[in-house]
Amino acid sequence: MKKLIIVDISSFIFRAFFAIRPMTAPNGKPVNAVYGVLSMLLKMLASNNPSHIILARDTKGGSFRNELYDQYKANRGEPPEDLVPQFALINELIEKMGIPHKAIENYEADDVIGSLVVQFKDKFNEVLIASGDKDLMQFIDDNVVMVDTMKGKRYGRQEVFEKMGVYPEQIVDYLSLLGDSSDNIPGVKGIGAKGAANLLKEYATGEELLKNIDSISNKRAKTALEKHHEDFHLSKSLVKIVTDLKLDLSVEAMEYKLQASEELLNFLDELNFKTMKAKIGSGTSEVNFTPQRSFFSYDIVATKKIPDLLESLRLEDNLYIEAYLDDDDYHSLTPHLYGVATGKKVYLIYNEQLAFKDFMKHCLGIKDINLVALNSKIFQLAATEFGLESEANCFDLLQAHFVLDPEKKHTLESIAKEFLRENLLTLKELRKENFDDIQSQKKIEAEFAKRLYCGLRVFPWLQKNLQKAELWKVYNEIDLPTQGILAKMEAVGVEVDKEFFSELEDELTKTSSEILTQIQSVAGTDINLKSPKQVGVLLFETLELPVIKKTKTGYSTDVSVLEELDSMGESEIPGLIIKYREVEKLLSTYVKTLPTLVGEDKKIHTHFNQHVAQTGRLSSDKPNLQNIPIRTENGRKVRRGFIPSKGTVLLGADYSQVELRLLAHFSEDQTMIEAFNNDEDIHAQTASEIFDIDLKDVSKEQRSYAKAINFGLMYGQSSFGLSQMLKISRGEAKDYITKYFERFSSVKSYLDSLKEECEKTGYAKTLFGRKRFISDINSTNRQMKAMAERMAINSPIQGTAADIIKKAMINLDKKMSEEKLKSKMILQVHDELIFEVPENEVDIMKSLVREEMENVVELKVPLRVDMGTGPNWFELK
DNA sequence: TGTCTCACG
DNA sequence: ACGTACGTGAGACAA
Repeated sequence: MKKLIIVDISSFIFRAFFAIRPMTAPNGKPVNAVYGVLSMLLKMLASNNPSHIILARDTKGGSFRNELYDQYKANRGEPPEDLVPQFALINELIEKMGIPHKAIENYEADDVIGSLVVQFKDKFNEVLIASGDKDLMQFIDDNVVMVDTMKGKRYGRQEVFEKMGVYPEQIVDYLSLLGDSSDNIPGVKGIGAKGAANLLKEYATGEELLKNIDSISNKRAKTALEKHHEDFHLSKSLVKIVTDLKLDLSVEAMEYKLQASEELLNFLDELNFKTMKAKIGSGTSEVNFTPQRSFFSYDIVATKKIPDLLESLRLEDNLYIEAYLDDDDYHSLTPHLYGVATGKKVYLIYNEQLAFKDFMKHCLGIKDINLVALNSKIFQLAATEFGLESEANCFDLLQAHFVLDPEKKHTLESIAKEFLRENLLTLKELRKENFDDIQSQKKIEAEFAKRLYCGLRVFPWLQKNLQKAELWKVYNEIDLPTQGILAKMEAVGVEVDKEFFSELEDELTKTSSEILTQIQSVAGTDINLKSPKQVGVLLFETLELPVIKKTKTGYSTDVSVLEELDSMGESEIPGLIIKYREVEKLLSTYVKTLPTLVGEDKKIHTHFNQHVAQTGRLSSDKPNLQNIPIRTENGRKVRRGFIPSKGTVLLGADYSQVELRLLAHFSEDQTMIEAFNNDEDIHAQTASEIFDIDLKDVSKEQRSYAKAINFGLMYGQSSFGLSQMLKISRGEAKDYITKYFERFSSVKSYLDSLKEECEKTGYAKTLFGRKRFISDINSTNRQMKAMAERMAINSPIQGTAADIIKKAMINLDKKMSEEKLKSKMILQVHDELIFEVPENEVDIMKSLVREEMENVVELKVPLRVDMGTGPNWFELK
């Protein structure tokens, strides 16, 4: 639905000036008209929701009408003194809002508006003229309406007749008879509003009226016309609006969506428009909307019509496809219902009429079409299913929306609200309905069709905004191709040894109950150790141990507390609880749960999300395979349960110290760069620097301190945090940090520059341009500000590491298919990749993986990869 | 549903 | 005076 709104900005300005009480900017300049215009524009955008907009402006020098008639608008004095300086500000505002505008020398805004309407109305479903000028009513027809935003009125043909007594096509003659005192248009003296309307009821035009002047029954009107017919002609030439101006405009040039650009927000700051800034900045300038009902049509496709539909889809430019799934698991491509939105219509298809997979196969074969989905993984999954490559261009709405601003909520509902101001039912709500009841079924169909309709319309906005924000490359070259690879990884899955897990379960269950008996024999009471509340009571009330830390709701009983209690030696219990917790965690989260997720194929298929982690990292869920235990001996055993499928081995490849290497690269710290270039132990090297000793004299403890500092500083850790971590005094911790920054001064200045950069731009940026907006960076709340600063420091590092491994995955995937290898990438855990490799491909894969991972980007330090192969995830050597 | 705890990088 | 290290997902409890 294309909707153009043409704004008579001059009338906005004057009305705003008189309607808004005087107000001044911090520099003392009057700004009430600026405020009023902004508020009127926002309200207008909100209540009319146009897809296109253009402001028509007057030019300075007056128009050709002044030459026709020297009295034209002569009664208009100079604009008020307080308004004059605001014109320039309003122009600036319009520029910063990025609203297209047009003025043409020697013509008035009305002529520009008339030309716009006449020349463009066929290209839009609806054209709105935002003005209070009666003259412009002449253009109203079925698709053109006039809106008076101030009064909240809409004028169509009928409303014009009700107000003026004539229809739009007679407005020119009507005004020419009547005159207009505000523009100093004479009209025919002696004829008033009623008279003019009555005359035009009998005679269609003024000319006809004059031709038949003798037969006019009304005596007064007759004499008036005889006497002043010259004035009628003059008036008509003044009232008549020019419609054939050369506008030099395209439909695209008038496309518009309000953006909270930095420029705009800064400008609003200068004017001290705080609430306006907040509204625009938070994207809630739409809160006052009365949502517009939008109309579209949808068909539930009959089986016999399917071949025709498939054929017709070939002619489309863009298709939005969505499957109506019972849950969010897109792995199965067999929904009960699915649909496709085209530029003209939405089609709903039941799977029994045409299998979704086959539908997808057809669509993937269309050349040069844009296939849009919420989650583009469905395209890759279908392509893999049929062993083909997509001929179409795929687009991922959710991922695009994520790249634009990771912090937002990424659902079709929120995107439709943001860009179209459409309110969609959430899928969760919709799923409460079922197909058994005809009423409910109709509701599902209607609502689902609306989703599809929104999905398609939102696509060009996302595409355009990615380009505008210079995020297209990140989206198109990193995240979109990664989606395809993740789909494949998820589909392949990872094989699980159920028997192993069942044995491990027995072993751990035994251990757990032993510990439980032990604790109960000491504690003497029946207690649920899984309840932090009960554990708290036991430790701090029954046993009267000292309270170390508190939580919002009571005593803290986390490991650090238990360890401290344990080291005091007062009681066995804290140590036993630590052990019990560890075993129970392993049992409940991994050992008992994972086997239940294994399917017929003996495999687990996780979901890798790219639109969750704010830094651009992947996340994994249902189940999470990125947090399989490794740090403790017992926990690590879980990894034995992950095995390669028959005839293959597992290959693991992990980046060594990527984040620290990135810190060295970004900060250009010579000491660090050298250490990495010489392949030295970076933590030992750091220790030798801060403790001022020879590298060979660094003790184990000193190295671990240095390691903690290295990591902590990438997160912006304080001396307090470090002291907690290392169980040393705050003073000591502070000394270490001071010493560190003395020795690595460029790291200090780099970290400071990250904060400054973020304060200026409002976002943190990775090496490849991925942005993370951090709104609290300029917060006056110290806590929030501190938190924001830590994000500003960490995000570029963590985010760049995430970009790097994604790029490596893309390059590797390409190489692997070029070389026609049977090996498969199956897991990614932030800095490591796991593959399933046939025995005979181990050597080639090892060299290929190293090559692609280490050379994915050239930094000031080398990237290093450690690799190992083995019969399960535990033993990768 | 929110809170606590803990698994991973 | 206040809180104190970034980024995740999941299970269990308690209300």
